[in-house]
Amino acid sequence: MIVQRQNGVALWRQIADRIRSSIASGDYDRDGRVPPELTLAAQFGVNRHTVRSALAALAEEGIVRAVQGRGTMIERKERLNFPISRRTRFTQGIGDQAREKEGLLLAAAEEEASVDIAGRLAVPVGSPVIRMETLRRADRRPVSRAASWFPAGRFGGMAEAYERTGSITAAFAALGLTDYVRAVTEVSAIHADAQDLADLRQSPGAIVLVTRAVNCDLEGVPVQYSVTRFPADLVQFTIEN
Amino acid sequence: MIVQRQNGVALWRQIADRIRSSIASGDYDRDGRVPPELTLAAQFGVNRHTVRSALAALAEEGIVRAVQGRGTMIERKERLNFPISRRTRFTQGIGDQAREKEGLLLAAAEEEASVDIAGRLAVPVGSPVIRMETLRRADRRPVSRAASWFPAGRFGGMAEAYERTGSITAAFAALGLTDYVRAVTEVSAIHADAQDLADLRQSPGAIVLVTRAVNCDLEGVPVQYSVTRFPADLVQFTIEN
DNA sequence: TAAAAATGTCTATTGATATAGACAACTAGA
DNA sequence: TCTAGTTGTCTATATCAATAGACATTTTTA
Repeated sequence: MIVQRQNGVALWRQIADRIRSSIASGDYDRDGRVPPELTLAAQFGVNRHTVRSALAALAEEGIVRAVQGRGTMIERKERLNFPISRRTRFTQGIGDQAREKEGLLLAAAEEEASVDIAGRLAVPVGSPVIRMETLRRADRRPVSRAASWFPAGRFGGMAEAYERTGSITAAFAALGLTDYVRAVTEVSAIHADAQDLADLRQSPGAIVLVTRAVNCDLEGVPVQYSVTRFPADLVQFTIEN
Repeated sequence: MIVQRQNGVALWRQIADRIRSSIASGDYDRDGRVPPELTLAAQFGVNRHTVRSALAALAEEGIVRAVQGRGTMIERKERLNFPISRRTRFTQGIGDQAREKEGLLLAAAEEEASVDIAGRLAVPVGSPVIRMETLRRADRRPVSRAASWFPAGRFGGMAEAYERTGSITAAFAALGLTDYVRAVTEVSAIHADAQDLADLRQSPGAIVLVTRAVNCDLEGVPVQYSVTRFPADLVQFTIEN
């Protein structure tokens, strides 16, 4: 196992990310604990103290818990899988991967469509759109932070409907749109920014997956454009065709 | 604009990533240069020397070039878009986004299918599979590093065919498979490791997008499983449904 | 009970990271 | 040609990151 030196990312941060990923992959499921510090130090080719810094960061995240004399126990391991398809539905997608699912409305406002938003929603630039900021949780852990735009003429009551139901699908249904399909999804990845840190409870330096998606009604008219951020250590996407 | 302190990622690295991303988004297209160092320092709330470290890293990557007295000029900006669909084809997907396209065979070997590989290809564990390591370039820049597995019985000559044609689609055709479809694609993101650094010419600390994909013939029988790594600063995916 | 194995804590040292300030060198425009 | 704006270079200082070693404390095992 190799870590990179002097590249602007501290060794303890790289090692913490690798161990977190190993835990998520189930590499340590056999004994439910991480290998001893000296073993990890040898594996990564670093000093034991550097490994300790990495484990301290993971303990801070609540992923491991060190017990003197025994070892460093795994407290939590999870990775959610999001199917992306023509019929992508967030709440259904999580399915039984989490017991408790929540959708919170953080903010809502009517604004004029920018060039970007207008293009995505196929409406004139400057026409009224509803902007909604939402946060989704699975088992109390934030799993996505989304900004969504809807044509205001057709979905003026979107914010209230979402707040009541906690689900986009249910809110659409309440406004008379019983079915819709995912037209396009763009996926990219960036480093977490300060906002992600707060909203997604991300560990600093972590990676965020970003999707830009357009949903359309069955006539192919765009009904929603959304930019959603997911913590990459917790989430992956599956595109089924 | 906010940068995070004491999170294991050096400020100059965060700032370099942000500026690279701004360049890719076209934020500085107006005058073809990055804002002055003192302006950037004020924007990010850091010392000018820290911004200089970030710009030096970008200059090392060949993205900007500083000229004393004039400013820091943008040398190169690019981002490739990969469509992912039922008919995903790598070489076609790039289309005219690059003038020059290459596919290199780095290594090939016959091996026994592991549990993971066997499951993906729907073959018995331990049955012979062809493993191929390939590197793809667009305009001389590495854009993906893939490990692919094929059932050995059906596609024994895959490595030779790929080496000859530089394309999976063409190699399949040469072996009698004229059409195939993408069954499933998983997308995740991790930090670049040392291998990525070398193979994808990635800047240290950068992000790598990872896809795990299965292609099937028209009867739905898996013909290829591949794990592909893309530099996230250069590549994004579009899922069209 | 003793030994082995594991984490916890302390000191010390070196190099990387970040800030601060001063001034030199170069470019472009008035 | 002068000046404002910009990058280049230098010194100095403080903190973070990483290594190294020693020893304490706790748990498990022989």
